[in-house]
Amino acid sequence: MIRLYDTLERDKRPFVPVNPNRITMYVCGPTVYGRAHIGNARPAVVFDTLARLIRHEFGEKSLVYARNITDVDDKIIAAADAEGVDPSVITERYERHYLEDMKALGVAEPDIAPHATDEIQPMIAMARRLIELGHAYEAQGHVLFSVATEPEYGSLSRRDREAMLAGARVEVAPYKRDPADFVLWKPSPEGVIGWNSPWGRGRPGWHLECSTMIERHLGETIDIHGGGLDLIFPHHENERAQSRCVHGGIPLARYWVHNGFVDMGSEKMSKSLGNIVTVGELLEQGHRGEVLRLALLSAHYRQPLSWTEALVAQSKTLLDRLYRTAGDAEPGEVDAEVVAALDDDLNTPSALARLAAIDDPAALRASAQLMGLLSRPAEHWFRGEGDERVEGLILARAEAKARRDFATADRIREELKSEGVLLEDGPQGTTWRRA
RNA sequence: GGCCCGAUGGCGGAGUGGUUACGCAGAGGACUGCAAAUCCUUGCACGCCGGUUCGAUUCCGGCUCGGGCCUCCA
Repeated sequence: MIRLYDTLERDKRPFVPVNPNRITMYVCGPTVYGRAHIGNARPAVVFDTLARLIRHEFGEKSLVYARNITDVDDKIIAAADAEGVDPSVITERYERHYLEDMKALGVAEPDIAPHATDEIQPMIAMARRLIELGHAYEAQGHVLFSVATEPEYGSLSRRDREAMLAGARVEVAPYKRDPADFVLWKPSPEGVIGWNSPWGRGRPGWHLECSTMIERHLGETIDIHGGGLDLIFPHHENERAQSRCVHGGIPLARYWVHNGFVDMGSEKMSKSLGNIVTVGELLEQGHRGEVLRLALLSAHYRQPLSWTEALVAQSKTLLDRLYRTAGDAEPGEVDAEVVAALDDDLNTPSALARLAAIDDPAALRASAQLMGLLSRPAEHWFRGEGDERVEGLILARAEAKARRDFATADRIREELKSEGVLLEDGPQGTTWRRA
């Protein structure tokens, strides 16, 4: 029995899907205008792990997991203008990078990856329906959601009207009936990407994209809606308002699941603060994706995670140890305690602790794979591609050792060490691995 | 200012009303030509002040400190 912490109720409760044969999960994916940083990777890894757990508990085909690609957005437009290219050049480039980065982290592709630009007509239709139902209105080429028509507004983020207005730091657009109203559709001037609509040429607001894609691909009420903590307000609050109002007040999601941030020092990592480290950079530095994944799973998903060199190093050391234990064993039975830990609101640190205690190679491999770890044979993990020169030097060193010429033997070992190849003498002879 | 979260050993990080996981690093030992790996042993913590309780790190209140959201943000 999986238990999940639900942001709406601020409580952990048993996860009971509407239909156990078709469990639906939607996670807000990237806006593709730049390389993903390690903080962007956290939700992808966390919800990938949750997806693996759900499939383990309910069956391989029980889950429909959707993660969108936001490919219309003002930041994309700005990036395209800066390079003097069409926005599609930007979005295609960074979507490709995103998928490569996620693959390196062992994140399986979601079942559905809808693109906002493929869903413009349904978005227009949803905005129209909201107008017809009296929840939205047109003003100067914009379509705005009328917050006053949705009494539930604010309950996800626990904010009341007063609080939202008191904290407002942005200037209120004159065409808004209420300062809290948010945009469903906005006009695009000449030269800016746009689509024809009943309200003139324009483009959708961010929140409308997700509501529309969820309805089209997963249904009116989904089981799990995931994303980062920072999306609770305004993004998820707004999505929820739109969807509830279009669907006669039924819930958008039964469980709202939000991950904490990756911090740099004591601050949140974010592009606007400029303190980011991208997945691509980490990979180029020689850190393997699986190490990064383990690092991301080393704290509970709702806790902040401080990103440091030490964390990466420690994750590498532990992963090496797990690979040594697993060897080349095929996956066996999944360890019950690992499952129990993950069932408890995806307690990955606790599951990792249990993993470190398993000494049966087959059980370890199966249990680790449930978390997306230990995905390849140990042989491949430690050595990568074979290297005849290394084998030759090991042979030469063995001969030197046989004639007790330890100086030569040590010199060869040091030489290989300096290029990242570590030798280990055991009862069966010398083995080697890459650092 | 409003709302919300956190504070655990050298570091990372779970958890619990009463013998306080685990990982990394450290110390000692076994093994080894030396290393490495492995195994054994081992030291070190629950922000502060009250309260509840036989007993609190765990529950309650206050405080201090740190962080997040309130604007794009995973």
